[in-house]
Amino acid sequence: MISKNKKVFKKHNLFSQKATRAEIYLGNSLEVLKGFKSDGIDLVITSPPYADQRNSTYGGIKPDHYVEWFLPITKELLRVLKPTGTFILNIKEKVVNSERHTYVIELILKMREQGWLWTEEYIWHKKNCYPGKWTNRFRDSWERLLQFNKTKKFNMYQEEVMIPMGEWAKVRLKNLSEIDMRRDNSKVGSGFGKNVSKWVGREMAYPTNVLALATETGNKNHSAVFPKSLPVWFIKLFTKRGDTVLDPFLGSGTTLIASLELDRNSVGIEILKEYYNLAIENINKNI
Amino acid sequence: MISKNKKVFKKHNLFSQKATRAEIYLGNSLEVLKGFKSDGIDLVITSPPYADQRNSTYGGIKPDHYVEWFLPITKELLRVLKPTGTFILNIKEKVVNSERHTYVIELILKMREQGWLWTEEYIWHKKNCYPGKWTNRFRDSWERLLQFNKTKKFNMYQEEVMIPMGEWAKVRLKNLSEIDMRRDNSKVGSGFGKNVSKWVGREMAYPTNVLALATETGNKNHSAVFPKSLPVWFIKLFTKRGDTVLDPFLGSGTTLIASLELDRNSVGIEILKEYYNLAIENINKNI
DNA sequence: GTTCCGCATGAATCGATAG
DNA sequence: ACTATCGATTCATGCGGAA
Repeated sequence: MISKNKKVFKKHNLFSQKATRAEIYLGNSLEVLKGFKSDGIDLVITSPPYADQRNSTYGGIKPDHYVEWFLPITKELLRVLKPTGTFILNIKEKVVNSERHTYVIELILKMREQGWLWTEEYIWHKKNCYPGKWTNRFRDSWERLLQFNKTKKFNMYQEEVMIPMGEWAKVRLKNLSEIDMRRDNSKVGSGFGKNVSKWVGREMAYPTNVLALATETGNKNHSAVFPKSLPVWFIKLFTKRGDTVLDPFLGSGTTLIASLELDRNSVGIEILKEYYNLAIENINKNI
Repeated sequence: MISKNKKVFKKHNLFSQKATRAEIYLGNSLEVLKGFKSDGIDLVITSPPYADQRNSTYGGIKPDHYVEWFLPITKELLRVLKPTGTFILNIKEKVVNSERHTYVIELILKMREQGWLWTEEYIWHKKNCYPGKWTNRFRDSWERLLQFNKTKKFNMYQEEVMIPMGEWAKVRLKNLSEIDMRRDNSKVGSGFGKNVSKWVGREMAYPTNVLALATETGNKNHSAVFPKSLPVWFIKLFTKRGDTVLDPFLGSGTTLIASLELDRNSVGIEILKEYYNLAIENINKNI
């Protein structure tokens, strides 16, 4: 049953006749997802409770029950995702009785049994992590960004997220030696000219699976689950304009704002009226 | 049965009458460990051969058999570790059929069944990771440093690895380019640096659980799997002078060299004669 | 004695080809 | 169908020799 409470935003795009569409559902993720058609979503990106410390507001799912609570939802996400789509899950295990809890790694194993492929694990290195001091551990400054896929042939637009090369390249490419040419030549053979030009003009490199993202300094009122640069990066990487992005735990609406900015259609689900209203407010400010 | 092949080094210490002792065993880890007494080791730190990765030098354990191969060894490590001791395991899953293999997370679950506590997971961010380009993933620039303990009351000397505050700001003043600022993670959080003297007088802060440092590619033929600064950091953090450090997969001897430098006793086990000899050579050079 | 610059190499992965 | 081998691809670091 799809939630009756749905809010739709439209943004006219400069690049085409079509408008980009953003929908927010107020309701339970599992129930709302059951009303969605299969194979319609290009990217799911979300930060469910526990990764973002909102557990108390969500009814407090205990760590020991986390996997059984989440698995029905991932099953629906697998259904609504296109075969070429990707699921990015931002999550981190809490400390329970001085140990890292195992619900995240158990979830990975169970999701593979559901049919998900565990393609990769990205690291989000948080520069300004939560301050504090404990006797048996340091501050936690990273979170997991688990990448799951439905098939091995998923869409990935790597050139959209390239980064500037390191300082060494400037020195290196300043004066190309003939040895460089010789080396490239020996490797490629016929494609001599192409290969040299490829390196001469090179200013960008592909990133790695450790994300160094700018930190959010703006809003002090509410803490966004993740900085906008995080969904922006993955939306650029795994979707093109006109594709559809889903966040089943929308929170303050960061994923939808990022989607609108990048001319992607988007769908968000939020169970709490308070966050639902906040998301609407934030989107109206940013549209 | 303890291996008959044992080499012992001694280093006279300035701080006490006692000499620091380093032993290397040539033999199979499991067999050699069985000859060790219980509760004698303060820190185990090691980087076992990753599944199928170094099959030219080691046996080449298949990913699907990795857990069953490793579990008997972790059982012995649990026995020889002191109740106040710590086990640091450097490991990373390899890609099999376009997916991250699950042997690491399965190992964590099985080790907990053996009685280990999974206290923490540190991230080693490798600044110079292996190059390459693929259609479905980026370069892998991080590895896991899993912390296991025997009890909740383990020794931890946090103040030994403190780092200067404002290191990040200092880097900025060094006139680094905007590009490097964006690419580089905060230096605060790494806790690594060779010149400690210049930190004197600065306000100090505790590091985080993300360690950023480069691999050492310089050594020809036999390069160490991890840079010396890695065992140095953990030895400082989890042991005091006179304690005993164990590395059951010694390789080129980095752990023992670090231990000798820091006046900790140490034990190394290496199955390959070639690496055994290399470790002895390296220790003699550094003693 | 510094600084600069060339260069080899590193826990890699995919897809195609061969047995 | 399933495994084994091989070539192509790519980037940052520290070393050593030269200026």
